[in-house]
Amino acid sequence: MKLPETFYTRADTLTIAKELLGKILYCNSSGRITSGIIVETEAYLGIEDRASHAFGGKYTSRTAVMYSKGGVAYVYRCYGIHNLFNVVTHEEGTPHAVLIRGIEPLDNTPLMVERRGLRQPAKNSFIGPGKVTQALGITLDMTGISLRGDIVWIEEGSETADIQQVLTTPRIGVGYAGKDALLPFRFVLDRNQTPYQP
DNA sequence: ATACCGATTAACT
DNA sequence: GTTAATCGGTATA
Repeated sequence: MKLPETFYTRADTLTIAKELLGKILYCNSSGRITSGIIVETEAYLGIEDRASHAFGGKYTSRTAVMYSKGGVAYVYRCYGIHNLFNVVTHEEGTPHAVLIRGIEPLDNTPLMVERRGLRQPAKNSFIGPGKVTQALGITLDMTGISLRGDIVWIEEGSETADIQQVLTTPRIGVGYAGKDALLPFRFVLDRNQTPYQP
């Protein structure tokens, strides 16, 4: 079952980021469906968060989708190379989002391995936000689409993440955010894998 | 119109 | 540990 809209429209984005761990992210790219268990997320808290694209209320063609009602995708290109996938949260007008930083491949793993250009997958092969979108086939034109549609969606996993398994750390790659770079907004599901370390 | 840069990754030394 | 790759978004003029 796809997660209901009420999962995404809640105000507590940190809780949503934690609860997304263990859930299953699907993408249907040209009829080819792949999926993975979400194992790493980061929360971005909108206008008060120096690490957020919407900091200070910045509203541009790129960030407009962040102001949508929770439950849509925010996909943008980073470093000219990678697509990064976020889940928009909170009510309309509040630009919160959760970045999906790592998955454990589930459905159609061979296709994901092929898209990643791997001879043999390693345990870190799907840990990293650019790797996630490459493996699942998530593209820039998917930004703004509903997560209750048939292109990209999230379902409840068979297992619910135990709070004991969740590691909390500062976010990766946000040094430009000053003191906000130290906030403990990154969540990792410890499934006996080595967490991604930059 | 032009310049700058990044919520990264892989391939180096 | 260091660095090249690569381009859409954003700011500045």
